[in-house]
Amino acid sequence: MTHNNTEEDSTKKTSLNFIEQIIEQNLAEGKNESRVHTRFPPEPNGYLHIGHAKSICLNFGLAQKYNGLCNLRFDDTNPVKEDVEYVDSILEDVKWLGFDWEDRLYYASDYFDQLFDWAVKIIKKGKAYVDDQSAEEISSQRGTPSKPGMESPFRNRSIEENLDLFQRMKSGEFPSGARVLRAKVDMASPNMQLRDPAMYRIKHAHHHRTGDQWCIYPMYDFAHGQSDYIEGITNSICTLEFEVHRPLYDWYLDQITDTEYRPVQTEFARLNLSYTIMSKRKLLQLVEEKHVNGWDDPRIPTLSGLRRRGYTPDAIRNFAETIGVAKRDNVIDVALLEYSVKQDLNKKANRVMAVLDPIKVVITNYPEGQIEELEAINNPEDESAGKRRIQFSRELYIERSDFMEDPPRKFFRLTPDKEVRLRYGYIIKCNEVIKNAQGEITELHCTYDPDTRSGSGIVTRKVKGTIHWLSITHALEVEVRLYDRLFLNENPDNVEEGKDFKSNINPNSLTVINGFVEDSLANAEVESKFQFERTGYFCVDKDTTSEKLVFNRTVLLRDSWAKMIKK
RNA sequence: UGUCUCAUGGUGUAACUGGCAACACAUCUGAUUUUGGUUCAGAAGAGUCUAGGUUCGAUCCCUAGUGAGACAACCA
Repeated sequence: MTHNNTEEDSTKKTSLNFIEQIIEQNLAEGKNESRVHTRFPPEPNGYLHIGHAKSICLNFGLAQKYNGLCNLRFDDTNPVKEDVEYVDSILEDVKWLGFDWEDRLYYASDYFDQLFDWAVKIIKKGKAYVDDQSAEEISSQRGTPSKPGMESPFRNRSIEENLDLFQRMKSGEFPSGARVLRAKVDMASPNMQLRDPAMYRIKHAHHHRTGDQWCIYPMYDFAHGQSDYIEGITNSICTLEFEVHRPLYDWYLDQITDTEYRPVQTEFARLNLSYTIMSKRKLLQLVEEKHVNGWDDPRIPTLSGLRRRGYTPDAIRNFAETIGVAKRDNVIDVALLEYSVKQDLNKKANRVMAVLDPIKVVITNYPEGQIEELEAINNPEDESAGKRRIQFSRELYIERSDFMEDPPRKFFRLTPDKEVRLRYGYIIKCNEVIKNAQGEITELHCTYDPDTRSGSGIVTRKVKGTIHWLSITHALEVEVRLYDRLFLNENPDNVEEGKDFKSNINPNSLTVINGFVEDSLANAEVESKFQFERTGYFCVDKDTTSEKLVFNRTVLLRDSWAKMIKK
């Protein structure tokens, strides 16, 4: 496609996902005054996870793309499950991801008065009634998906009686659960959602925002569409499990309005990630049963966990962009998420040398007490990151895995009588392997070639391998937390009879070790990110104290050597 | 003997609304490299769930089947 078409180039014709197609069609038809107004509607009953990030990016992203607006609205209609702790964390996470709801922060609970009035309106139309039965009785009359339900004996109460009873429900005359207000739709509908769903239930519970003002609370279905309507939402985007609710969403709207403006509900497939779980309920279980250390444990896919793990907002937004939006069930390979961070951190994170599993090296021909400063590049992908100085001396640490006494073919690291380059330093040769009584290697005696210093301009010879190292006296001892996937199975819910997802928990998902880093990191700030050269990306954990730095391993670097020896 | 939704390489998403399938990840080669990183070049891998139909022509439209998912909280 190299011919003409400046027009096509300028319009940047990328393919649209199915929601964008719907929006563009609506726009073309002038529907809802050609506005695009979305919303992200979390219930404050848990922490946000990467699946929510998909929805956040979708909703805010669509608004941005089509010059519209996106609201943040808490769907707080169930006081017994909700809490301000969650509200706060959600606000923080959405902000952190990089989205701005400006002055449009709303709560469904702000609409309780309006919702109540609408309920009264529906009762007056004869389309809602108070049911005195218990939840069990109502449930027993509901039927099954393939068998119609039975009508409640209270279904045909007079409007006056319904009005009176509903008012008394509101004023607190009845105990929790004693009565419900039900929509009068169709007990024989093949769609279970339409079999006279509950609109209001009695809960004498303290609400995190309205306090004790109310003792009746609207159900999700009776609150969501109306909240959308109140806010002027044009596209109410939710996940697939609400598909069967759409007729009810529309039914309630039909009862309260006849305006031309209408919010439209569209469903997309939620995100699933291999080797992890996304269910709020299960996440809560992991936290409460202490299988992980809190909602921000770096092993779970909560946004606070990913943030602590070292993920960046950019990485997550790019990830959301890459996975796309569609209606079919999907399981995304975690490798794609990991690729997103690596791609982002490769450009942003400064390189640094760290030895996580040290073995001592003595450069026998290097003068005792001598210290040299070598120049190191902070980030080869970003010249503006500058350079730093690192100290070289007679006694060093190298990575234990960078030495082998009896190496396989193509092992380009240190071996007896062979040479490697110490990054930014000299070429060294191993002359002697010192072992303890158990036969474990405790020390390597090497010699260096003073003519091979990096940057000296003299290239006497090339060596195949370069390894990282640390001058022992200049190294900082730090704690390093190595994370592995939390679950052993690609699908954690895939378990034997009688067991649950927790039986798939990886017992080795966290390994805490002590390692060493350059002293240039002494004052590294919490959440700052680094690439430990040849190892992976790491970030400073909030558990860091003035005494000791703590690092989290975000992700390993691609390791083609590891791949090779696997075969 | 329910209703609704979905079905494209290993994974995910496309295919300008009918002109024989593209991109990303993963996999595998090779090159470059003072990170076995990055980057670059390349390869392999689907004939689009099945069977009919409409059409000159179907991933796309229609019908039937198959498979998967959702729905029976006073949860969202």
